[in-house]
Amino acid sequence: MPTILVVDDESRMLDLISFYLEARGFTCERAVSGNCALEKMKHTIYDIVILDVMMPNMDGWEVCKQIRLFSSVPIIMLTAREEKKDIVKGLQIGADDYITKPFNEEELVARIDALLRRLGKEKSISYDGLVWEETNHELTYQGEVIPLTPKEFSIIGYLMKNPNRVFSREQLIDLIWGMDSETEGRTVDSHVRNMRDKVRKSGFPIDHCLKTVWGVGYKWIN
Amino acid sequence: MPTILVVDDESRMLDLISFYLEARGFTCERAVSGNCALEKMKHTIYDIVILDVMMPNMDGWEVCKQIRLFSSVPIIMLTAREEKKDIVKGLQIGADDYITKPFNEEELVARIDALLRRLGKEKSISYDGLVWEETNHELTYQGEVIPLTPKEFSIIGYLMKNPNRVFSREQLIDLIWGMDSETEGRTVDSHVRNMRDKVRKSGFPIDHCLKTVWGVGYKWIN
DNA sequence: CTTTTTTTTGATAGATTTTTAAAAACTTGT
DNA sequence: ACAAGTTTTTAAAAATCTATCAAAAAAAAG
Repeated sequence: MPTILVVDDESRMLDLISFYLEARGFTCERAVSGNCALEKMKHTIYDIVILDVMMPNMDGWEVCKQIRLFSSVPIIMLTAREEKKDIVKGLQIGADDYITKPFNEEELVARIDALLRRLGKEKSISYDGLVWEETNHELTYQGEVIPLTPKEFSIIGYLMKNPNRVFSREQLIDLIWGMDSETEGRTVDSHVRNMRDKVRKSGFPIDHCLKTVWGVGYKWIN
Repeated sequence: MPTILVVDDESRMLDLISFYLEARGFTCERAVSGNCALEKMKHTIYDIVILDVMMPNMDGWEVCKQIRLFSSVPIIMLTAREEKKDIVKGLQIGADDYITKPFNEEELVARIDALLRRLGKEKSISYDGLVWEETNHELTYQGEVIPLTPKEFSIIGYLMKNPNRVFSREQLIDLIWGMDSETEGRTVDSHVRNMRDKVRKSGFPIDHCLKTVWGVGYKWIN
């Protein structure tokens, strides 16, 4: 589940944003100042940082600059003014997107979803009745649950979220098992096989979608 | 250098955007309608698509949806209205960013730079409808896949990525097989032959492009 | 602690690709 | 036109890769 760091000096705003985001299943951490945010980022990896521009001591621009010295985490700036000059400044400094106040829940969530999508970290993805959902850890076809093991679920998730892209066995191991895993590539084959069987039995034509790329790996095609 | 597809029915707007972008070193292609854009995307890989929302026949939303069926290219929407509802709609459909008219040169370039920065470099190359893509591990001609073996795919990749440069058989072996390979040069010939056959069968005039340099090796000419 | 489920491993058959080697065809320079 | 050198073609052997299966090992659940 994506974790989001929200940085704002007003606690009312922190509450509001956290409320919206946690309702959507995101995990939120709060920072009441730029220094506080930078300190937190030394210890934790966040998926997205939401950064208010107007803050005492260190403003949002400065925090953004500082973050970019050591991290490429996606940053969304929160700005009160609707001025193009500010937008350009933010983008040049290294922000990825910005939201102008006042904003509503829909806009906030849409921007975060768009950013996560671009990074390949969606919470759910569906294709022709086949639905993959991170939150309940379930794959369903036409409403029917296809029971998968954790590894199987992760593999099909990465493939579905990145259609047309080939993943080598080693890439999948790095992504799912972790960089320091000793697991060998052939293990992936077994999981793919078992997963294919289970999905096929559900009636979904997985053989049209999940392709073996000889000598390279596996990919999902739409 | 990144190539950008600009889609707008007004030629004045096409001129303006192209002028700004080309001054910054980007290469621009123009499309005067959604259909025109979709057609172009079958033949060429673009780094970014800029899409006007207000167009006759097929509007920007629809074009965006269509593109998302087969490509994850970053899309920037051009919208006249500054309405949050439109922004949310665009992001939900699969756009990555949007710009409201009127916009200035700085804003346009800042947004494109931000998107490219976040994206990293795309590993693909296209020439006259022949598209080579690393991430998909696919070579296509006018949208049709040309099935290649791994070695064949690598060879044509190196040649296409370095037009006009001659590669000796030994160079190709070093690059593809690895420095310590014992494979002999004649093996390359076999792969080139098989690859030529497959590409020729697709209809692409490969004999005009992939040339044998007698006594030296092979090269791709534009 | 026992049972159940998941993950990993190893062995093998089948499919595909890669390599080799020799003959044929083609270039080049004289 | 000829000879020497190089590339292309061809076909078969060798090597590599994938799918499959069963069984062992590990992890999770009861």
